Amino acid sequence: MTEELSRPKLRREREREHRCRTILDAAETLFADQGFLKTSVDQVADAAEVSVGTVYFYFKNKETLLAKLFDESLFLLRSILGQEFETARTPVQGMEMAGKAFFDKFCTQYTRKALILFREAPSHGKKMADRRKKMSETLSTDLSQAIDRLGEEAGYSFRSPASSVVFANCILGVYEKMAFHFLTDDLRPGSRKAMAMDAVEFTVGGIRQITASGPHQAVSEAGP
Amino acid sequence: MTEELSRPKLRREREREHRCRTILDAAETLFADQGFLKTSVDQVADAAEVSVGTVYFYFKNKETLLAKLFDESLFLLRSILGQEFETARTPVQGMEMAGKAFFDKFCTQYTRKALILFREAPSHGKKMADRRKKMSETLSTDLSQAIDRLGEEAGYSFRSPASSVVFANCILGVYEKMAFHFLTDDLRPGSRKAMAMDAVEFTVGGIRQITASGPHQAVSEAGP
Amino acid sequence: MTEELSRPKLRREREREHRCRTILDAAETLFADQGFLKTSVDQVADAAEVSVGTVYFYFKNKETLLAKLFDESLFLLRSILGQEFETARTPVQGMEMAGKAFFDKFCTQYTRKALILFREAPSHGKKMADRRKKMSETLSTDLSQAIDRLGEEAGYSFRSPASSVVFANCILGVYEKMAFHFLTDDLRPGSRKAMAMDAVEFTVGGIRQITASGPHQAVSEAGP
Amino acid sequence: MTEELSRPKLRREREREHRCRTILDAAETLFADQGFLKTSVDQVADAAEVSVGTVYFYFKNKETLLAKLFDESLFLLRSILGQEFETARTPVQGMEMAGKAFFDKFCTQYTRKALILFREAPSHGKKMADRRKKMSETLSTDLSQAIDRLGEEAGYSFRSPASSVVFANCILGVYEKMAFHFLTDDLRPGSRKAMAMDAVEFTVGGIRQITASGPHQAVSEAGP
DNA sequence: GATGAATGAGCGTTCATTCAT
DNA sequence: TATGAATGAACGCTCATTCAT
Repeated sequence: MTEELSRPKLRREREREHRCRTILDAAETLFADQGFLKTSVDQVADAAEVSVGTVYFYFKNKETLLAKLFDESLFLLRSILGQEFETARTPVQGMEMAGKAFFDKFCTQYTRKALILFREAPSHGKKMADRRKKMSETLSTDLSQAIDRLGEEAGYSFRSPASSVVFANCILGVYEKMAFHFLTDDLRPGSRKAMAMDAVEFTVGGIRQITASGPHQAVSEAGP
Repeated sequence: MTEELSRPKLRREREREHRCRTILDAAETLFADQGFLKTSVDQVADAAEVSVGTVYFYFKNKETLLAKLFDESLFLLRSILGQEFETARTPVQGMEMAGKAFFDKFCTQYTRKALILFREAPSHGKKMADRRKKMSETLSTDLSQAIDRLGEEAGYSFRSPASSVVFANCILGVYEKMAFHFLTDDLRPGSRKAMAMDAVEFTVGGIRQITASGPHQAVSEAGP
Repeated sequence: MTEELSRPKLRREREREHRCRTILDAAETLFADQGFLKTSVDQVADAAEVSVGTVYFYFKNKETLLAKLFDESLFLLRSILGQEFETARTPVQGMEMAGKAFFDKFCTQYTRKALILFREAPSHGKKMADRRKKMSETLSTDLSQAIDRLGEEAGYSFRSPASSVVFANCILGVYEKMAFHFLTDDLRPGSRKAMAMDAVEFTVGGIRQITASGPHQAVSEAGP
Repeated sequence: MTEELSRPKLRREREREHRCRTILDAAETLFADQGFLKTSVDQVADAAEVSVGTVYFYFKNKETLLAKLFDESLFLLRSILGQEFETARTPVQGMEMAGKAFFDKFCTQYTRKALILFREAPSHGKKMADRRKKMSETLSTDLSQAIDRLGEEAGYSFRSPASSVVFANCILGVYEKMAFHFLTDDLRPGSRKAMAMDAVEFTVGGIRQITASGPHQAVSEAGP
């Protein structure tokens, strides 16, 4: 028994996905522009050129729509960051490159996705709170692994096994905050750039300092 | 002829303030518990055991209520942090003590105020967006001054005059994020403590590392 | 390929119009009975046996509802008056017949429409004030044309080109006032009839007298 | 037993009246400026520099306030018109002079009072409806007496005894309407003047024509 | 599958009026 | 008398969601 679908079914499937995409894209634009709360389902339907009913046929409710977009954005962000870490030769370099990619690629090229990830309030219902929590966890897990590796290389042992997760969250905090400024403030490209570099430097510095054994000593790679 | 108010007027004044407080307290609790948006003015009135009209007698509208609470929280936070910085003998020590006070005092003893400051969405109308922006600016200005002093002492010059503000914002990002976890996650006291310490260490580390390194070349390019 | 709509669409359209009418009729009755201000949208919805939401689905807001009714009433009135003028052989006869039709037809058969046109305050928001102004202008333009013709036939030239408009407004004033009495007072049919005739006579008389007199010196100064 | 009050009582009385006046004046200005509905009792109290309670101490409710002002305006208007009629040598001249005084004196010098009399909707509650009715009746009674006299002098007998009242109302209709334009439209002084003259001419003409026995003949005083 | 009219609970806000002081 | 804080019913309006077609 093959798993392949009959021709018309395939077409159906394709159309289905296309409709879904259209709606999601419309929602993404609107949510990013006006925020989730100020966007009505009618607006999404209008923008997607379908009826409200259709939106509800494909998505259980407005929140689900946001959740889907949230997941997509998160997936994209992880891809981008993951790629940087894979390319990098050291965990530190990975963090630097990922940090730069966060601003230069994610926030710059996928502004709408970034806005959905970082601007929407934590409290649009329980489902979104959970989602947001999960996002945090996912990203901080990713990051904490790099930090653990970094710590191992430096022969440093953390206060507790959870410490690396905490540090990961700290880094996320920095990025969330800076992303918000990056996306929201009206800045000159120059200061945007500078801001991004300073932020990256800060996070890397934070980790380096901690994993350095002696006080104020340069870490392995950055030695005199 | 003195300017002091007559006895009954004074009493009136006192009662007035008391009613104000009652309403603010009710609002604070509800906003912290359910969020600003999910709290209706009727609920606030009920909780304060007054009528809706009374709420509107004392506060122009719902947003103003939030704004007032926001300002109060911010004022308290600044007091707490300022005190620590003043007591401290060095900027670094100030940052450490302030960091600890942030978690142990502000987030722990004034949980509701912390929630209002750190959980409410940036966009509950323009007034709140501005308020939030101003909060960020206020705090980052406070902090950036400490950072500037720290940089001077270390004989370090930043990439740009704005850098210390960026770093200040990074630190705020860390604290906002960690505050959120601190307030929201269901943690054992132990890990709460550890989390706070790690976070403080991270921020201080970030600054130290930066001010300790050579003059602002991007770190990745400074490798051997 | 015809442009005609498919069968179900046509039915939809029909139902749509029907709902609209139902709501408008309910509103007309209520506005005429209790006045616009004392009628709530909920009442309109109840009377039309639909939900509030439905009212707002068809009409932008309460004011729009009134405006629609207003326009309809005005249109009907103009049709009735226009018909009389067209049938009449002379402008004077036109004015007489139109005057009679105003009371016997418009006020009598379309009482509610008359009430909406003549009883609602000039100031239920800017939109209605404008509408009312426009009504006055429309009707006085209609009338002033008849007066101009009448003046020409009588070989009379007015004090100013605007005079005929002023006279038209005078006539409107008479009719508005008398309509109010006609609709509001509790009169015997006999006195209603007499009242109408007297009013018509008055307006026609006013115009006649003016166009018959010598050239526009103020009357008091024209004494011997 | 004398009716004179003791000294302090007199003062009390004086102060009472003064307070009343202050409140009424404040209300008059506000009602004339913004309309009755858009003026809140608080605003009146503020403008009169008293408390809301005081307003309610002197006036049963908001409507009563309007009613009082209404009565005052009506009284003033009657005084003005009555004076003209008394001064005039013939009823026709009286009507002319009264008409002019209506525009040049009442509407021009007592604009606020005129606005209260002629702009406020007929439907601000039952009491005001009655009041308005009474105003109409009072004025039309005044006027109808002049018309009766005029008819007698001309040896004319009306369709019915009520006819003169109807004519009086017609005249009122003209004046109400024109007053509204006079007070509301943005006119040059010149057209204001012309408008007023045309309106007066119209009303006088209307009556003259009716009371003239033969068609188009000049009436006694206005003969060639 | 798709439509879009219908729903109705819920919201923020106003303001005439009352009444304890 | 005078105050002004307190009341609470009422209003216009929104919008996520449903469901007959």
